[in-house]
Amino acid sequence: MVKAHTQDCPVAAMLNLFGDHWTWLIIRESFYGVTRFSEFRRNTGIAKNLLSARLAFLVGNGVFEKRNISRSGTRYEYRLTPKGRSLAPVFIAMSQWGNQHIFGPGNETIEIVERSTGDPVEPCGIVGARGNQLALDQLVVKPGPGAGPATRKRLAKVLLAQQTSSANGKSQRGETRHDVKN
Amino acid sequence: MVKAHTQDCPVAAMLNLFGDHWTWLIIRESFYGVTRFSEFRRNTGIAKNLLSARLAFLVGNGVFEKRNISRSGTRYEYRLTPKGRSLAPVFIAMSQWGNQHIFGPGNETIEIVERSTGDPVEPCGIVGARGNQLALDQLVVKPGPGAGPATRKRLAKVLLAQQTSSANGKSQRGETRHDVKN
DNA sequence: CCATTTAGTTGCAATTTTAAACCAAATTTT
DNA sequence: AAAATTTGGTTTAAAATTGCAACTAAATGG
Repeated sequence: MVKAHTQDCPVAAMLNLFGDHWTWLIIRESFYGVTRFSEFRRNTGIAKNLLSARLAFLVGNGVFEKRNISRSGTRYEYRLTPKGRSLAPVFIAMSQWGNQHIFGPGNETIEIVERSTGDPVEPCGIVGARGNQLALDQLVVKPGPGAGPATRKRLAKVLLAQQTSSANGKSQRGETRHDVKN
Repeated sequence: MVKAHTQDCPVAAMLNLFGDHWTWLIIRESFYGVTRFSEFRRNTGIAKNLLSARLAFLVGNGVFEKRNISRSGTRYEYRLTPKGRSLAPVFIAMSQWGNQHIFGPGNETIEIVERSTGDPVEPCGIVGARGNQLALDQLVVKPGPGAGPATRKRLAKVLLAQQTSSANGKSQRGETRHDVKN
């Protein structure tokens, strides 16, 4: 694969698995019910060697499960594991963003609806502990229990996407930043 | 940039903007409050020419806004536009997935909490029209108003990640799939 | 039994990414 | 007010990755 990020950040960690152009299309097809090598290929246009490599990588990382479906043969099924299936919120949030901001309201190309009622699902939002909907400026990012010292410093008092163009002029001088010398 | 996907799929459309290794790290930094070229660079490790290209591309696509902050000078701020800020649900869903499935419970490296209470936000879920939480097998994907004929056929009766290994053996023969000849 | 499909692998050319060097204007330090 | 540094780039060459075509071998289909 591509060079891995090493930061202890869950987004960077995720990008090590899903950070390329094709992988999300493979995941999409899988959510749409595709299980076979050649169908992934037909529906995405990915080259065979890449599909082969990506599937093997994702199987190795527990996102897909590979099952033989011809006795001792050369036919396989690739299915999402529970770990893979739990990408659904990311996938749906991505769909919604693309529909909203690329195609625009009224031009959505797909719709995800509740099967029993036919109603579209709600736009993904951020929900607080008491079920309250939250806006960006009501959120704070803090280091978690697994954070290393660098992350702890870095996140000292970060807000999520704070609007204030003040308050960040000074004070960010003496921080841990092992300079990339490029 | 990388070759663009042409499918009328919101996920593919989104990947045309965010489908590379670095872009999400740039978005992350932006959510964490970074606005300056050199800070993006220090915190992500991306090469200058790539950062330059990516930022220009994202500015061109309305995700970032570039503001001059030195009179007629060479210092700029890059800030998320509303379109960019509305990536938050995708970003947070990605964080949560990475925390859960890469680092694991108890080893989360970041935590996103409600500012006023300090409580962590809820795991992103899929919510129906009446506020009900939905599982994957309660969802259906349908073509939206902007879907072309190919997409309409393709999504004829797709369920999201149906478990049933039956029901997809036959019937997927005569579908529209303009073969990639590779 | 013959043709086709499936799931690959291999090799090469084209494209992208990386890393480093270079640059000019603006700002900071002395 | 010079000198040094920072900022936000561009250019270049080498390294890595991707795309594409050709080839393969087992298993089905008819």
